Amino acid sequence: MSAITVLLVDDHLVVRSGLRALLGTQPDIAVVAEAASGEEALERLEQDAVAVVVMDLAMGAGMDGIEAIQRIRERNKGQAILVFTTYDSDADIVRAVDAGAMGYLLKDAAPDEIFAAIRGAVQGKSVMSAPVASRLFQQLRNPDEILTPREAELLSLLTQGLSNRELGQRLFISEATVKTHLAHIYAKLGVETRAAAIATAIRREGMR
Amino acid sequence: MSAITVLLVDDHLVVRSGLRALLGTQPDIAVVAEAASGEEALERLEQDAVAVVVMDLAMGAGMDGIEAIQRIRERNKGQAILVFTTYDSDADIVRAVDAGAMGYLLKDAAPDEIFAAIRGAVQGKSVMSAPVASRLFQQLRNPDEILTPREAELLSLLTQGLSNRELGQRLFISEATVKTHLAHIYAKLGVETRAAAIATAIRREGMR
DNA sequence: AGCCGTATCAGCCAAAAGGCTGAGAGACGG
DNA sequence: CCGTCTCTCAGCCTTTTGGCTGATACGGCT
Repeated sequence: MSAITVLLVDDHLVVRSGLRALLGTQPDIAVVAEAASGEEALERLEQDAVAVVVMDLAMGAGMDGIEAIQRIRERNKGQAILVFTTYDSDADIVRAVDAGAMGYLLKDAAPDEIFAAIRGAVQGKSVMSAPVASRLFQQLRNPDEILTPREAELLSLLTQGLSNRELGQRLFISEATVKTHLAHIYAKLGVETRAAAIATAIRREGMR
Repeated sequence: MSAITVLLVDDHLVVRSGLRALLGTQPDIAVVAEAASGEEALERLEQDAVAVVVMDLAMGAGMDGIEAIQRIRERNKGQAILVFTTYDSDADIVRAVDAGAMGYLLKDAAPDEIFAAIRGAVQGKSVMSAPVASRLFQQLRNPDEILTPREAELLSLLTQGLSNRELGQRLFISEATVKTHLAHIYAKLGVETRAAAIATAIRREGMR
């Protein structure tokens, strides 16, 4: 039996080394390539195919992890991709899964969990860290709390600290409409003021 | 010549493995212990002394890195401690240096930079990643922009989304005083609204 | 055709936030 | 002792925000 080939994508050298060392303990898993950015990952995949791509989401400059996942899936629909990141923000999880990630692991996951996720990914199984899964579940269970595209757009600008007037100008809508959207956003986020909405959004939705 | 003994403190197994692998390439540096939390780090140091402690700041539950640094320095004033973390937020840097860190490295630092920092730390030299140093410099250059302790306390609560009234109740001061502090905070942060202040604080001051 | 979700807008009113000026009490260092 | 910093508070006025009610329009689904 041949080993499962893996491409590591992470802008931190130490994380790549650590993963490589960790995965090296498993005879059926072989790290055959590394990339420090989304762009580099695409190049590597052009050269040699791998069974699983293990990818960090936050990646300094350039293409972020989500975009990299989309690009990879555009070229190769069947490519198995595992997200391996520090954060478990709601938005990141949803976007990553949406983009085509097969699994979502946190960097403090146990080694066995990581091995299992890689082995599962090649078989098309979806593996999630427990806290990640529970967040996803919550999203699905509460469709009322999912923001509409327009609301999400507004919230994103809101976290830049804009006033209602500025929001209206940016989005080419009246201030009245801005207030309507905000009221809906507050209700969905379970807050009562814009300050709390911003705090919640930045912390929980990963809008950095 | 005996090697420089190192204790790694990081809650992520992969990061510890990666650092261990990286440092293992240097004959004069020896990782002799690891810890996954601040508490564990203190225990390890009780057992065996090391030349340098390499510590992450963000550490899941329990004691955070800053607190761990303070505790270690309480017990052993001379202990060399290097911060090795993902973020370069102004507040973290100042607090870490204040707590007694000898150096501050980012996780995407080049290997040579990391080696140099460890060798420098045992000699009492202070080594910083370039972006970190420039931030520190900016802090020192603009004393007008440093928040007073009370202002920082208020800002921290502000980022929780509290109203002026709530802030007053929490801090046992009148709403008028809250407004005075806020005006000063806005001026120092260079913003005009509480929304922008929250956005700035969370993003730039690392108040997550 | 009828319903629902989404996006748009208006007007009214109360509450909150922000700008401005002024001021007293302690602490700390020169 | 004096100046400076910090923290505290007050009053006044304007702007912004938030709550409420109601309305129009478009697209998709049944």
